[in-house]
Formats: sequence, C-alpha cells, structure tokens
Amino acid sequence: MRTNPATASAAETVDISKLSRMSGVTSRTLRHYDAIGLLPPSDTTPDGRRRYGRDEVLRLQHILVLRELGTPLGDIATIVEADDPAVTIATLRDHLGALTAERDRFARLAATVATTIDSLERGTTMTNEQLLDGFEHRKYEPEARERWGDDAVDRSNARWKALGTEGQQRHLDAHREVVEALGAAIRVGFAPDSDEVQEIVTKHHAWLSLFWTPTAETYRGITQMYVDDERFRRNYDEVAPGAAALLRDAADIWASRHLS
Amino acid sequence: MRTNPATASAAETVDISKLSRMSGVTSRTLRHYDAIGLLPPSDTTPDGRRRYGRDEVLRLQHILVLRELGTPLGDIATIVEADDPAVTIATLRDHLGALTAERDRFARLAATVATTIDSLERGTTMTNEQLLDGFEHRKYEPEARERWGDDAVDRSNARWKALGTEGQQRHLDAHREVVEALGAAIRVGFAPDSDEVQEIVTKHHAWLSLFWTPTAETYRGITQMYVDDERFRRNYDEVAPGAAALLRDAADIWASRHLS
DNA sequence: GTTGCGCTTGACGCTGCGTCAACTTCTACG
DNA sequence: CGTAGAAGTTGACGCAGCGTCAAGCGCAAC
Repeated sequence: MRTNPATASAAETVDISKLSRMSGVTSRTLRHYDAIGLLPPSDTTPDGRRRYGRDEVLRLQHILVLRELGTPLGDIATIVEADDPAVTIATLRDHLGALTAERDRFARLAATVATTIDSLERGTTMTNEQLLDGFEHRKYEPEARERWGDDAVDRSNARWKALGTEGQQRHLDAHREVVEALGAAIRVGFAPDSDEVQEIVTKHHAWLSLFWTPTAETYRGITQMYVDDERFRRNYDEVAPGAAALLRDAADIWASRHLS
Repeated sequence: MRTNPATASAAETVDISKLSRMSGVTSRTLRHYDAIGLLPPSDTTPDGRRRYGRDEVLRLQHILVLRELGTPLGDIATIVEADDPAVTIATLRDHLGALTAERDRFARLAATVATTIDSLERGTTMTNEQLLDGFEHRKYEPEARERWGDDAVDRSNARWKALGTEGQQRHLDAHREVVEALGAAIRVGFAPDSDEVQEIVTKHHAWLSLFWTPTAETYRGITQMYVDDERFRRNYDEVAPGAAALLRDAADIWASRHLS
C-alpha cells in the first residue's frame, strides 16, 4: 500500500514525539502513562525508545476521551482495562457527583470573589458624590476610637483611604447586599439562629473582615451599636424594621459559634 | 485593663486544640500554617507547645475568610502580610479568572458526563418500542462487517447488548443532541472547519468512542457512510438538509487534526 | 570531530494538608 | 508513687498529575 514490507513494523508504529503531536499531550505525560502502567508502548527499540502501535493509539484516544471528562487516571485504568460498559457507567456515575459538587463550589466561590472585588475595585471610575449616604465612615470616628482603641481605628482608616473615594462607595454597595438579604429574611420571618440568617451573618462578617477583623467582643459591640445608634440603625431598618436588631441577635449567636 | 498582669499572658492565649475547635480547622492545619510561616504562634511554652494570642486568632480569621474564597495559601500570605487593600484587590482579581475558568470547566464536564450517563444508564426503565427509530444498530451489521472487520463489530455488539434495550434507546437520544447541533450549525451557516462545527465533531467522536474507538480511517469511513447510505443519512438530514455532508466534511478535517 | 536534536532514566517540585510513627509531658487514678 | 491515657511535639511519607531540570546516549548533518 503505502509502506513497503521491509519497513512495515517501523511504519506502523510511531515514536513518542509523533504520538505526542497527534494527541496533543506532552511526551512527559506519555512516559508518565507508561510508568503507571496506563499506556505501555507496544515495543521499544534496541536503544530503549518507545514505539506505539495502532492499538496504543486507540487506547490513548479512549483514555483522553475519559480524561476530558475529568475522570481520575485510576478510574480510567479501570474502565479501559475492563472494556465493559457496565463498569464505565458505574465509574462515571461515581464521578458525576464529584463533578457537580466541584462545579457548584467554584460557582459560589467565583460569585463571592466577584462581588468582593466589585465592591473593592470597580469604584475607581465613580464620583464621590454619595459618600455621605449609606454606611458612612469618618463620621463616627470619635465614638469608634473610644470603643475600640486608636490602633484599630487607625489601621481601618488607612485601609479605607487606600480604597479611594470611589472604591469606598463600592464597599458600601457590597454592604447593601447584606442589608437587602436581612430585609428579605425579616419579611419571610426567619429566626436569628436559622441557617439562612446565620449565612447572612457569615457574609456580613466576611465583608467586615476584609478591612477590619472583629473579635467576638467587638463584633457583638458593633452590631449592638447598629441598634443603639440612630445613624447606623437607619441604614438597616430602612430596608425592613427590625433588621438591625435581627443582625445583632444573629451576630451574637454567630459570634458564640465562630469567634469564642 | 480587663486582665490582671499575673495571668495575662496565659489567660490571653489558647492552645492548639482550643484554637482548632474555635476555628474549625484541624490542629494539623495549624501546625502546617506554622511550618510555612503563615501563622506562627505568638509564643511557645517551655516544653514546646504552641500558644496563640489574640492577634493570631484575628489573623487566622482573616486567613480563613480568604481561604473560603479559594485563595491559595501563598496569595493569602501576601495579603495578610501586606495588610493593604490594593494588594488584596490585585490578588483577588488574579484569582477570579482562575475561579471562573474552573467553574466553567466543571460545568461543561458535569453536563457532558451527565449526558453520557443518561444515555447509558437511564434507559433501564424504558420500552424498546422505538428501537427501530434513529440510529439503529444491528440493521447495518453486514455492511459494517465488510467495512471494518468482524472483530470490531463483535466487540461493538457486545457492548451494545450489555446496554439493554432501553439503554440503547438512551444512547440514541444522546446522539440526537449532536444531530440537533449540526442542524443549528447549518441554519447559521457555519463552515466545516469552524470552531463551532469542529466542536460538534469532537462531541460526536467522544460519543462514538465510548463504545467503539474509531481510527482516522474508519472515522472518515463511517461519516462518509452517513452521506452515502440513505438509511443513515435520513437521521441527519431530517434535521437540516446537508447535515450528514457537513458532518463528513468536518470529520475529515477533524480526523486530520486529531487522529493522524 | 563536533555540534545539536531527540530520546532515555531518575528525581525533585508543587498544593494542602492526612496519616502514621516515635517520643515527651501533663493529668488523673488507684 | 507508679502508671496509664490524653494531648502535645517533630519528622517523614503519601496523594494527583504531571512540569521541570539534570545527566547521558544515539544518530545525523556539517
């Protein structure tokens, strides 16, 4: 046909770099697959070079299809060894749960990180007009210094300034998400110790933690202040009456569980 | 202030198991964080036991918030060392790209695996009424034997039988997805070598590979047959005229790129 | 002869800890 | 007061899937 008999065996096999180029995997990967017994070469030349025949190419195709699905190499070995659809099915089913869990996990992480970044970074193109709205900062500095000491206030201030005026605005927006969630929780009637509300507190604490890490004591203190201080309370209760109190109660429980 | 001088250092510090319980991470993890310099204890007792003070608890809170976001420990170290919002933002931005990519990857994998499993496994509750529709199998066995040899046909048959009649039906359904995608590609006017169509071929090949691994030669052969043989062609062209030809042309290109 | 490409076999690195193993120290109990 | 048990300590290996040197060999072109 296209190969003469004398060179047939050579023509029918490919070397590692050819197979690498054909398949798109590195030669290192092919050696690895040899090392773990997943894909031994069909033959080796006298000087030790790997030669892969047609069967090996097919086997590699099969391996790569499964690898594309995220199947661990050990499972792939099971499947291609067994060469049995029932085994394939069972193995894939096991694997699907892990895949969807990972997908959901990364989706949540990406959403959270995006929100966080957004609140920190997007603001650099905005005006500082509305800095007086929402969760203002410098306004309450004197009280804060009394409550939590100069050190904490100074560090918090430094971070705050580093944000730029617009970044600060975005930070306020992120906070608003928490407030909205609190309002929704009130309307639905969730209790402070419900999973839903505790989840909101987790977000509130995480949000706060990116700039200033509260202790159990100071976290309880600041949420209590949200209730006591009219200027803060408005920011919460304007969404739903009792939001500040709900946050305080929930934060108290949350702090016991996570900060003490 | 609130602690007497004599017991201040002891009262203000916690041991590793206490911190472990407080934070929810294992003591091994805390030792690891010490080992890599991420969270050294504030002090060690004369007999070498780790003691963590208030600052370390706060630092751990910060670390865990970031770890929840999936941030690598190295990046976390950068952030908590710098203690600078600008660094936090830049690091998180870098990380977001990786997170969304991972999310998308797992989403695609999960969808593909789900479809695959579905086509293989869900069918065990169905009738075999419609076995004559779609992509039938045994019907073309004589030709297949001629074209690709008895071995391949026997192995393929074995796998096919192992599916059960209903599993077979589901396999046909999975194939229909490919056909629909081909029809859509035709209506939009994609070329055989376009990324979109090549992607469809990738799926078609993967679908085929789970039961029978084609070579470049046989893959070209079978897609050519989809065009030549009226009984096969109908399955493709009923969705959109020219679908079988498009698949053949695209598969030819695909085979050159991936199978030769 | 020598240069250089492409192959070979080790062997370590990476991520984030889990999991022994061997040992010390503190506390409780009889 | 001796001893067992709980809890701490420091190594050190294991894991998944290769990437990445490092050192060396064979073969072909100049």
